[in-house]
Amino acid sequence: MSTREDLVEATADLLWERGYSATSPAMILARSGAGQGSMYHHFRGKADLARTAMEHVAAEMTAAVEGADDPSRPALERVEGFLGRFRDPLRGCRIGRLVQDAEVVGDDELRAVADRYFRHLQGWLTDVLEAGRATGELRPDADVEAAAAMVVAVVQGGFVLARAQQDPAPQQAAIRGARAALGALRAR
Amino acid sequence: MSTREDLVEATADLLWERGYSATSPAMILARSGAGQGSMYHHFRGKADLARTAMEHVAAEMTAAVEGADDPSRPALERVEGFLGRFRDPLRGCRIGRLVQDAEVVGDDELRAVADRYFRHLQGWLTDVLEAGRATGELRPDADVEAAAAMVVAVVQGGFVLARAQQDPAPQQAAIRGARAALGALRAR
DNA sequence: GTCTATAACGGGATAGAC
DNA sequence: GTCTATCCCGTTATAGAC
Repeated sequence: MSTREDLVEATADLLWERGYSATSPAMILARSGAGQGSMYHHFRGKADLARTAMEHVAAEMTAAVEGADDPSRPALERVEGFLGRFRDPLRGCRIGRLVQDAEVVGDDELRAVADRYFRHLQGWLTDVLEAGRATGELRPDADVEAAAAMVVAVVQGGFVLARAQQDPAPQQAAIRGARAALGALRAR
Repeated sequence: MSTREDLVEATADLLWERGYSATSPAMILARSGAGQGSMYHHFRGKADLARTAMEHVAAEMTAAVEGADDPSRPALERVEGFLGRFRDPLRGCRIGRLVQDAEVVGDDELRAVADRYFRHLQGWLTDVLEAGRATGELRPDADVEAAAAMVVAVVQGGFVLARAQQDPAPQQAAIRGARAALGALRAR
């Protein structure tokens, strides 16, 4: 792997573990094995490197979600497939974690990565539910955009609760609650 | 107001605006008007002051939620009252914001404040829903703990989406989705 | 109790040799 | 492209006068 890729990988890991503000260039260099100069040769600075790492991670996560999906299944099963994906509640979402960081939200380029990631995810879930409505699986009056936002928010909020309590249970409970709640959308 | 109270107020505001790591003692001093020495006279250091401010805020928020509640109303109305409370989506939750900060989660005393706050809130919502189940308003087989966790998670996750997109809409949509979903608990 | 001065440290970035 | 040495700044905490 190239030095450049080593730097991006090390940064992605550290952003997940420690967030943006708490990650220093020195830590990135130590973990990647690269020297001071290499980092400033390949990137303009910490923010540029972090943006690259965030884009890498967001693309990976989006591909994983959509790759595991089977569009021939019923819509509610596909959404439950998303809710049931393996997550590590105590570590948090690799993207969602970062948007509570003032430095990330204050930098338009960094925030834009998170913005695009969540917009895409919400749009994908909305499309899945909309397809279910079109086939008559879901009620014709179902508010699919609200349901999609609810699903993403439950996962993100579950991470918050799990981190606060240092316990995966609250995220699992929240997801269980969301799954039960989605039944309200089903046509009868 | 005493110097000590000025320090706590200024810290509470800064924690909300900037989070824990990004808030420096110097900022607290500038905003409160106190001098360097006063802070270290009243508190052992930054962490001690932040813990005091967090406890102050958590108590205030808990009192506001429970003070606005009317236990004589139906359970779903009471929960919807919580969901519909005024929030400032772009600023985030004054407690939930902080648990993505590695320094907060790494300090047992700071994390414990957030832990207690969310446990109390989930417990309160669980009790409200449990009361609704006891009166026959809700289905006898309703999973009230999961529903309570879902409600808190939707609000917290809504803050994450709103901050990522710099737009209150996704939190409002998620809350709308949760409200619609709670209908699934109603006895028919 | 409150103030100013300053210490000790680490963060982020640059310079310039190789 | 990569390295080491170095700079400047802000953060947290302490010292000691008032």
